[in-house]
Amino acid sequence: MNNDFLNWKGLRRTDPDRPRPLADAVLRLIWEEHRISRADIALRAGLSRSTVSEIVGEILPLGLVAEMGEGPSSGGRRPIVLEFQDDACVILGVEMGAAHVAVALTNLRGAVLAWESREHPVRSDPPGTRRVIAELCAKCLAAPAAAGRPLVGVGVAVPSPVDPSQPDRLSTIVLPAWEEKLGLESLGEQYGVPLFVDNDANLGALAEQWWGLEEDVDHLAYIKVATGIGSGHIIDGEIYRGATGVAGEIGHIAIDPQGERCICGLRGCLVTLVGAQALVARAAALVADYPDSALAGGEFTVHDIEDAALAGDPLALQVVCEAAGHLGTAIAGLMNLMNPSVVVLGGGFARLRDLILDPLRERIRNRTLVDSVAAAEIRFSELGPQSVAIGAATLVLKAALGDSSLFPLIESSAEASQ
Amino acid sequence: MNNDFLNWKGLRRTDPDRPRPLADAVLRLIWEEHRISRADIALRAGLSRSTVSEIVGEILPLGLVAEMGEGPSSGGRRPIVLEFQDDACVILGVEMGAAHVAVALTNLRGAVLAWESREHPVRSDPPGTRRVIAELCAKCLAAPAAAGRPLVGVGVAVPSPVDPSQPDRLSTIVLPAWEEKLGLESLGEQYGVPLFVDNDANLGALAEQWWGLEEDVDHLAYIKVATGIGSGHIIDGEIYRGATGVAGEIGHIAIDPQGERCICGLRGCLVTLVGAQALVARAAALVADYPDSALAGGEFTVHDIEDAALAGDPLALQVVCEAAGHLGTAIAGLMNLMNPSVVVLGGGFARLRDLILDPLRERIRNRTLVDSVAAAEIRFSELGPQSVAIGAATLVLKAALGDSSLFPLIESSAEASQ
DNA sequence: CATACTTTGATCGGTTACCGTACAAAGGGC
DNA sequence: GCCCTTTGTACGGTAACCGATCAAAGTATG
Repeated sequence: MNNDFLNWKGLRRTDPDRPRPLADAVLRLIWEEHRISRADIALRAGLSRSTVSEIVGEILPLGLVAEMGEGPSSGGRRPIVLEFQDDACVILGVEMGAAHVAVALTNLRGAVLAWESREHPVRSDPPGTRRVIAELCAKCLAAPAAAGRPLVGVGVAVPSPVDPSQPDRLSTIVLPAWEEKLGLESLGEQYGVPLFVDNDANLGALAEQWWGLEEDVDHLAYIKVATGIGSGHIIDGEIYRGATGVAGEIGHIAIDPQGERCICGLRGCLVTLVGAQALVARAAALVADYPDSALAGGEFTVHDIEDAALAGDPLALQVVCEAAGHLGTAIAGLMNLMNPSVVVLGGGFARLRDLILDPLRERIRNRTLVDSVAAAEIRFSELGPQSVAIGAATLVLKAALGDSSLFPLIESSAEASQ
Repeated sequence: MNNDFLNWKGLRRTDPDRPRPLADAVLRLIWEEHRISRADIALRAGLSRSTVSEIVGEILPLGLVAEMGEGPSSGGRRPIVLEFQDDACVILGVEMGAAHVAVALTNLRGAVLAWESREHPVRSDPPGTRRVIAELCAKCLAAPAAAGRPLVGVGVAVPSPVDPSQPDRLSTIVLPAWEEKLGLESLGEQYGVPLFVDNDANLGALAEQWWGLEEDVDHLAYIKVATGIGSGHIIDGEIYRGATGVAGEIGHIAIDPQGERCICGLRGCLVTLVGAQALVARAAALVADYPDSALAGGEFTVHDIEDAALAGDPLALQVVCEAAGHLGTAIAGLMNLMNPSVVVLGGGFARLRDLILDPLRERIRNRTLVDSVAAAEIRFSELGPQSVAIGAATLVLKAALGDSSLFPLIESSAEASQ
C-alpha cells in the first residue's frame, strides 16, 4: 500500500515534466502491432483520431516509428502505415552464469545481432568478471549490426536472488566473494545508459514470455535444469520476485524424505534427484546392470548421459526417465501452487525433449487435482542457451516501452520518413 | 497484455463519465488515514492544496467523509479534520462452507456488526443453500446496527476455484450439484447492489491482510487447516488467482511417496497426513500405545484430539506434532516458491497455536534454503472462524474504495457536517 | 500585547491534454 | 459520375490539474 494510492486501479496524476501521458501507450501499441495506421490506433486505444494524430506527430521525430507508404483501402481513403523501427536502437543483455559470462546484443524485437560468450570463474573472481563483461559488451557493440545505432540500456542477469527494492545488492549466500555488491554502475555510465538487474531465472522466464510463445501468456513458469535447478515466474504479466526477491526456489522442494542427503542439509530435495551430479551418480550406480551401455567403463558427464540418451542408450534412458519423473513431481507441485498457463523447460536437460516429455506429462497428470491446472502447456525453450541473456535485454526493452523517455534520441530520422 | 496497454505503468485515459479521476484516490487516502486535514492530503498525495480543496468539496456531500472540528495547530491556522465515516454504510459478507453458511454484516472498517451462521448441506442442496443465504442476509440487515445504513454490496466466498474472467461459474469437480452456476444474482438485485464472488481461502487471505496485521504486507499466504486444507495468497497486494483461478492448492502437495493413498489417487499428499480424517486415523492407530490417553476407548473427532492436545494428553500431542511437522514441510515448499512475508494459519488446527508452532518453525527452518525466505513471519489468524466471511465483505470494500461510484448515496448527510 | 511569521483553506486565472465537430483528400461501388 | 466511406488534420471546447493570491486563524517574539 504505502504511497501507491495514486496508482490504485491505474489512476495517476498527469506527470508534468514528461509530455503527453498517453504517448507512451501509443508507442507501445505501435510496437505491439508492428504496422498500424493512425485510425486503427484510435480504434484500438479508444482515443479520438484527432488526439492520435497529435500524439503521432510528436512521436515521429523520435525516430522509433516511421511512415511506410499507404496501406490497402477499406472503402475510403488509404491509410498511412506507421511502422515500428525495430532496428532503430540496440540493447545489451548480459548473463552471469556460475562459470561463464555471455552477452547478447539485440534490436528492439529481441533479435540477437551479436553474441559473445566466455568461460570464467564468476563465483570466485568478481573484478575479473567485471572486466570480461565490459570486454564482451564492447565486442558486441563493435559488431557491424550495431553500427550507428544508439544503445538503450544494459540488462544484467545475475545467478542470485535480486531484491526489487535493492537491485544492486547480491545475496551473500550464493555469491559470497562478491560481498553483496554487483559493481557494474560504470558499465552503464561508460555508455551513458541506465542499467537494469534481475535474477537469471526470472529473465529466462521473461524472454520466453516475450519471444518464445505465439500467444500472449500472463502466467508462465520457466524451469532451468542444468547444474542446478532454478525457476522464474511471470505472474499477471510481470516478473514475480516475492517479498524479498527469492521466489521460485524449486530446487529444494522435498520429493523423497528417504532420499539422498542434500547440500542444504536435508534429504530428497529435487536437486539430489535431478541435478547434474545426481544424474551422474545415478548412472554410475546403475552402470553395473548395463554392461553394454555406452557409458560403461570410464568417466562421463551429464552431457555424455544426455548424448547417450538421445542415441537410445538404455542406461541413459533409464536415468533420464527417472529424473523426468521426479522433475514432474516438483513441477506438479509448482503448478498446483502457482497455476501457470505455460511451463517452459530450459537448460541442458531440455535438450532431451521428447525423451522426457512423456514421463513428465504422466507424472504431472497424476499429481494435479484440478483439470484446469493440468491443462497448462508444457513446452521447451525456443531460445535455448541464449534465453537468459535475451531476457536481460528484454528487461531494458520492457522498461523503455513503459517510459519512452528512456529511448535515446536518434539524429538521422529525416531519411526514414518517405 | 490484450487491451490493457492503457494501464501500462499506470497510464490511463481520463474516464469521461465519472467525475474527477483523483477523487477516488483522495477518498481512499482519507480511509487509510482515518483522520486527516486537507493540507496533509495535498502533502501525502502530491497534489496542490487547491485541487484537494476542490475534490474534498465534491466528496463531502457523499456522506462518507465528515468535517470533525479542528485539529492542533502547528504554528498557523488550525486544520479542519476530515474523518472517514466508518459506519456510513454496511456490507454483507457471505461464507459458503462445505457444510455451513455464515453471513457477516460489517461496517467500512471490517468490524462485524452482525453475525449469522447455520449448518447446511451446501454441497448437495443448491436451492436450499440459496434460501438460507438470503434468509441470513435479511436477518443481518435487520440488526439494529444496520438501521438506516445503506448497503454497499454483497461479497460471497465459495469453496471452489473462481475464474477471474467468469466469477459466477463454479467448478464442477468441487461442487457438482451446483451445475457450474452460483445463481445468487437475485440476492444483489433484491437490494439493488453489486455482487462479488471469490474463493474462500483467497478471501481469508484478504481479510487477514486488511485487518489481521498491524503493518502493511503485500505478500501473504493464508493456510486454512480444517476438514481439508486450503490456501489463499496475496501477491503484490492483490488476490492471486493464477491463470485459471486455481492457484494455491496446497492440500495435494507430495510429502511422502510411501505414504497413505489419497482420494486424488496418489500417495502421501498433505491431506492424507494433516486433514481431519488423517488425524483421527493416526490417533486411532496409536491409541494402543497410549492406554491412559483421554482418547482411549471410544469414538472421537478432530475436535476431541485438539481438545486433548490442549489439555496435555500425550497421544494427542504426538499426533498433533507429527501433523505440524508435515504441515511445516508443505509450508516450507510454499515459502520457497512464493516467498511471502507473512504466513497466517487459520482453521480449527490453528487453535493449537503454541503446541504446533515449535515443530512447524523447526521444519520450516530446516527446509528453507535462503534466510530471507525463512524470515517470513508465521502467525495465527486473528479473525478466527469469521475470517472468510469478513474477507467476502472486504472484497466489496476494496472494490468500492477503488471505484467510489459503487458507494450508495447517503441522504441524511447534512447533520454530519458540524 | 502588538507585530511578524506560519499554516490552512478558498478563489481565480492559466495550462494541458483530451474530446467532438468540421473539413479536405482520396478511395470504392452502383 | 454520383454518393458514401474512410483517413488524417484543424479548431474550438472542456475537464482537471496547477500556481498565485488572499483571508482567517493560529504561534513566536520583542
